[in-house]
Amino acid sequence: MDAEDIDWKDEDEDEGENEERWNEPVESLLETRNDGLQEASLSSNVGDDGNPSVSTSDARGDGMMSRMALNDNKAGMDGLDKERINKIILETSKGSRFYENERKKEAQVNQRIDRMKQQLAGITQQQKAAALVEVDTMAAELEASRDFSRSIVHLDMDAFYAAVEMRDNPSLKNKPMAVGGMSMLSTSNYHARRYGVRAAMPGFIAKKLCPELVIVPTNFDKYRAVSTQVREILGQYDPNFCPMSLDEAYFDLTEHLEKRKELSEAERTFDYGDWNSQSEPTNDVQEGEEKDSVGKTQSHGDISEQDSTQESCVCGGANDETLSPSRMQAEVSSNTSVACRCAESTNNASDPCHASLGVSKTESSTSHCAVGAVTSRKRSRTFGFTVEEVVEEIRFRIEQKTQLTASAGIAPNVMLAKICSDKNKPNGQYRIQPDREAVMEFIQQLPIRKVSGIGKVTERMLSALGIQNCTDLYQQRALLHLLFSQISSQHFLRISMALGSTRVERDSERKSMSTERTFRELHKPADLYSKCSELCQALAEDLQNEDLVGKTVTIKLKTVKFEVKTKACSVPMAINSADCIFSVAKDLLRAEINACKPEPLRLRLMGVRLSNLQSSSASTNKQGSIKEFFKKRQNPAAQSGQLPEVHQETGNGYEKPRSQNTMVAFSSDSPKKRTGSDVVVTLPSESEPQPSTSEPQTESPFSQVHPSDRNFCPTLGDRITDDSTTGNNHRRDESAMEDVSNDAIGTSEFLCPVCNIPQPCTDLEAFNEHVDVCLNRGAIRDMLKQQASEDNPTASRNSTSLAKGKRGSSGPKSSAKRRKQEKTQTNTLDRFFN
DNA sequence: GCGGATCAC
DNA sequence: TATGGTGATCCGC
Ligand SMILES: Nc1ccn([C@H]2C[C@H](O)[C@@H](COP(=O)(O)OP(=O)(O)OP(=O)(O)O)O2)c(=O)n1
Ligand SMILES: [Mg+2]
Ligand SMILES: [Mg+2]
Repeated sequence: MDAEDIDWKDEDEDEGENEERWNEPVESLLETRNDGLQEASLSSNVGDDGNPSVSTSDARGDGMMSRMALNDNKAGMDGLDKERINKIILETSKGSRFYENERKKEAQVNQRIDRMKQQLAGITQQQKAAALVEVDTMAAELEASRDFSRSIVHLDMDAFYAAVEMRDNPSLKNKPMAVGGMSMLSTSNYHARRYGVRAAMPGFIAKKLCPELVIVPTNFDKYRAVSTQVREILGQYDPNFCPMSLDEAYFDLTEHLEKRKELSEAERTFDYGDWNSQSEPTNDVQEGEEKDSVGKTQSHGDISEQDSTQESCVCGGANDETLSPSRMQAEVSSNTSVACRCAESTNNASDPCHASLGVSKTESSTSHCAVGAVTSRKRSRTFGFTVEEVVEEIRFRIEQKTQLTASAGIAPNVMLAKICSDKNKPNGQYRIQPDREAVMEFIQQLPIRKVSGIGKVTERMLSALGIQNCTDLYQQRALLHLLFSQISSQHFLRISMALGSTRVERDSERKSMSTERTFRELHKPADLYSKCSELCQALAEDLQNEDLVGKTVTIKLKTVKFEVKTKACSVPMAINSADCIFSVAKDLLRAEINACKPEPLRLRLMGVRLSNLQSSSASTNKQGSIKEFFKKRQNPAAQSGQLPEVHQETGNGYEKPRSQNTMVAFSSDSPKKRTGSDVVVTLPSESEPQPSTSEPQTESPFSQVHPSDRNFCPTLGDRITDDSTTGNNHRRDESAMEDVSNDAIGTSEFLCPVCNIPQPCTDLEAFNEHVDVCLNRGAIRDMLKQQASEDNPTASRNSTSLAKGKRGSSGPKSSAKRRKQEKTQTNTLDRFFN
């Protein structure tokens, strides 16, 4: 219905001129920004209303949705022929259910942008001036807190899965290859990226882009093993390093750099790996085309020119003499040449095939070194005392240990370090000097999309305001303050000021655990329940492995049309057994099946998540009553005993969540103490096996009482929806629940679907009565609510909403507390199943 | 607390 | 033929 008026984004417009330009020094300086007068610059592109007017839609209308277009925001993807690639993607996708759903989502984003622009039109210069004062106050505070004292590093393995596969099958090295399957790719090597083949792209599309592409399946065990090897190294430099995935981590070298002053030369010397001995020079070890054995490092004539700067060659050479007689010892290692990278940092866009293949001007020097290596070979390298050298050392050790290369970024904060690690990727590193000028110069022309946390949608929204780079972002700070929530505008402000977290925070406790699977269409209720049961069993296993229990069960459904819907239901006590989880999940599922009757619920994916987690061991285990309670809910429907299969191609689902890395020496735990009195349910599965031929027997209190449970699960019925003040309020109920469970030990219980409190019931009638009371309470509450809203018509200012993933502020983890209280006009998207 | 969306990897 | 899985955060109810 709404899919007609789609705005097409101009993707190709500025392509080709964007690449890597952001790194070049620019003459205009940011330090003039804080003089408070730079608003004048805004006047250059303002309309009568004083606000920027930028069109969102594509004047050329060449038909590429931004959502469908190639996402080239990735290392090794500069200078591609995007027009051709997007055409192939489009032609291959057009007409598919996936494509149609993407169109729908695109239309929604366009609506959001339109709403934002409407708000924009209503903003007066006066408002903006006031906002500017406010925002500049904030900016001043932020400026005062600027901190250059930390040496933060972000390290990221190059083409990780693909590199592992190439290492173990050298015949792949000179071919474009990807890891995954015809349905989905996990990643690709740099050779394949030249064709536009990248992670999260379906294999069959990748094959159209690059018919010679070799696709190999995943081996998660290997990736995990490599990850462990890498983490073992990182832990020696910062015991509090923070892994963000199997292939990357943040860490802080500040302390290590202090301690390092005391280290002997031997302690700064590391052997080449056995694999790297005589026969093969490092050069061709790594992935064939991307070997670029000459590490791409900045050439800084000005850095510690002494022994240290010389990085590999000199530095290594210095102690070579001690360790290895050969003076010339041709730096075989990848990190050898010092000054190579800077000259080539600006890629030659005209020749994409060579641009990122590492076949660069440095090549000559490399081969030169390699030649020397043949005659006399080094057994080890010694590293100096600067940050750069430490990071070189880490990357060297990683490569010698795993035969895989990594790239790294060094900066005074996490946000910048992350961007830097991509800059000289693959097999390179980049440092931003820890002073304001260097940092500001780095940031000013930086496209906002490079910043972690700014994704496709945010990029489009900001683009609609004429914001492309960080300079724009700063100049429009007043507007952003008016249009976005406090947390978002402050986030933007921090980015534009090149500020980020200066601490790498330890992994926080997990907040949820989930499992989901894509499958060929299922629509028969028995199959759906069976799948649900499998998922619950798998989830329960994972939960028990980590000794976790939780109170909120959420199911996720994706229809064959790719529409996603989630349904949640919280129960008063923490659970983690398959039976308990399933008893809740199946009711949620049943309601959805019923809701779209008489049409079948046609799904391509189902998921189950448990949140509101607590540690099982920390909680009081009151099995008795809870067990009884859940026996009532328990349903034998699907005792298929099967676990969901992992995704055949990406192998996802096999990489089970693991307890966090073992390297952490000790973290003075100040974990928030959980409510130690919560009840844990550990229900021994004593359920009778049952053929999963049909809908589960409705043994749960829900259906015992009300055959049409649609109206009674608190999360399903709209009319009795939760209200934070009363009905479904957990906080309040927790204490009550404890009382109930304590008092009710040994008695039979039903869970009231309205208040969610287990009711000790001797008979069904009493329970029904209780439910009626709750229902009335709910009705009254709704009435009061309605009345209140009539009395007090929404005096809320409109604000553009921006749902963000990941970090709200800057650090690897953050918790922003305050939220803006303004609301957007209600927009209900209840198009599901319609 | 719930549901939708965005984001990263 | 064919478009993933896990976890987190934010917004508006
Ligand atoms: N959408 C994605 C992105 C990544 N990955 C996996 C495969 C990658 O190898 C690994 C690391 O992700 P990166 O973003 O670091 O990508 P690569 O390491 O593959 O390439 P590079 O870091 O060189 O750009 O995570 C995935 O499964 N799905
Ligand atoms: Mg990587
Ligand atoms: Mg990564």
